[in-house]
Amino acid sequence: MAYFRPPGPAPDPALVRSLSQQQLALLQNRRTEPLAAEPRLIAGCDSSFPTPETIISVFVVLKFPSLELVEKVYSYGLVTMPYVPGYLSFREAPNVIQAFAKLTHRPDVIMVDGHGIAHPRRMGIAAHLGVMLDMPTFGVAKNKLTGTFAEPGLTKGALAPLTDPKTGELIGEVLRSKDKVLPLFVSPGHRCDQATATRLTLACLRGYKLPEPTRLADHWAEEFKKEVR
DNA sequence: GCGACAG
DNA sequence: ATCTTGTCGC
Repeated sequence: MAYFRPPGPAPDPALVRSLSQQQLALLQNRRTEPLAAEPRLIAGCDSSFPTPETIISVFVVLKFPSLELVEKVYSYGLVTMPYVPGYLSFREAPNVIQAFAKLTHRPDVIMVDGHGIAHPRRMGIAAHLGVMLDMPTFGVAKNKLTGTFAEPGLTKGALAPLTDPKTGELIGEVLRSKDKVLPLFVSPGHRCDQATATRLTLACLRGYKLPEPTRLADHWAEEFKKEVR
């Protein structure tokens, strides 16, 4: 049990201020709205790090609602930023966008491994990517970054609101994706609303804790990692 | 000052 | 995220 976290190198305050401003700028272009139409293709994306200095980002595209895998691509590159809570997108997004450019199929919506607006400045990586790509996105995270919530029921499908205690605003939903497993955190990114994000996540569950798009992206990230090593 | 802290 | 074996619970 980790009762505390070993102190890491303190991120440069000036850099963090700059990144915050960039998030505020992106926020100006973010929108919450229903999808224009029921998706026919849904994508999943995830990144992993073969070594501390390299990153591999994967995109998978599945038919919806059959969830049949139709495409998988990846981009391999160099890490340019350290991981700083709240600024994850600046570390992963550049390479994720390179991977997205390799897709031959254009997904209708993207499920991102991370938070959407369930973020201190409402600019989690799902929202960040959505604005940058101008694509509908939503986030599905395994852990909380910010907000408060009551433990959802213990059975699959149970939901609980994730709220910003400071404003009372709903920033996401805590979803029990499988009986008695830690819940997931679902929130809209860009051009998507909460109801859609949660509905699509539920529609992508196939007996595992993780919905298929992220589960497969996770799986292929491991496979591709062997190729680049 | 004391916790919290996506991947 | 990544490093790693055995082990608990359904």
